[in-house]
Amino acid sequence: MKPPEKAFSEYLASRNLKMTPQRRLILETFIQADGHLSSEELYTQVKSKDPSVGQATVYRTLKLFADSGIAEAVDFGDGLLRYELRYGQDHHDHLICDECGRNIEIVDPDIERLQEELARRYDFVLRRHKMYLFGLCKECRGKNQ
Amino acid sequence: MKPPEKAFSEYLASRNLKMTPQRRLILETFIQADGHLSSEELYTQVKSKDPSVGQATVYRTLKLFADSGIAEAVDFGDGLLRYELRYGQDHHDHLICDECGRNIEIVDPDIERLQEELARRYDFVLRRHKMYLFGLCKECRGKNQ
DNA sequence: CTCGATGCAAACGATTTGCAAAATT
DNA sequence: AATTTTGCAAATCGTTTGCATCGAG
Repeated sequence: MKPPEKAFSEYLASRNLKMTPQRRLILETFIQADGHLSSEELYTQVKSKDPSVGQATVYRTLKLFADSGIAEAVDFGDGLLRYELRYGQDHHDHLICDECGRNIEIVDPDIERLQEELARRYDFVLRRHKMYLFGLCKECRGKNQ
Repeated sequence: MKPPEKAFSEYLASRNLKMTPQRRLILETFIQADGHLSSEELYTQVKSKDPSVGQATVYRTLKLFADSGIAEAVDFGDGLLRYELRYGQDHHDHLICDECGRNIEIVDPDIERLQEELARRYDFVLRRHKMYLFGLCKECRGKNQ
């Protein structure tokens, strides 16, 4: 599958949008950090590499990433909008540690199948879903005993 | 199980908090509307009954409902905080129509069981989860054909 | 009477937008 | 050269908070 850099440039080209140093830097930083960064975390990291970059540019660029399909906005319900790189088309859900914030991407075909069944039972056609599992990971259970 | 009015008064009494006409009105309106109201929707409905009630009071009271356990905050990711009455302890997930906003509360023990399994596989102890299924209900599929 | 509760308006925090200047094609 | 992009600051939006006043117990 296409590397995000390439997919993004192609998207820009196809829309008469421009590749700028800021966009390059933001994408590079975003890829390096490859977790689930909030806009502000990314802004902080970007600013440490180039302090002249503005907050609004980071927000605008993340939105562009989402439009281009290389990233996806995810909402953990903590008031921050996060983005994650989309590698290909694979959908996934999240297993999140309440304590350390560790975030594991999961896919469970059995659950997805049951979701479809459930929707059918209520005569819904499913378009998408969000599933977040919150708990404590092994390490964090150890810490607080 | 205890009716919400009673549970709420008891909670107030136990904490030296006071039952006021505003709180009574807000709870009554909330119960009547018994869907998944956002703070502002509830505010609008309350204000139509008593225009002197302030926005802040509604926010504060909803938070109280959540603290007292008679309501729960749910976040559909649309930027609004919603609250729903908790009848007893039953947990449930949501099946939401993208078109008309219809919201069906669902519980599927099979899915819950698979979630537990999944968590165990990654050595997590699960504390809670959020699952939202989005799609189109029968009626809305009819409309736009 | 004593605190807690209220309404108002100002404050908030994350995100968005208007605008004039700067940079890409 | 034309048009998009940028950085800045001001604007938004939902929600929260400070404060003086009001009211429940």
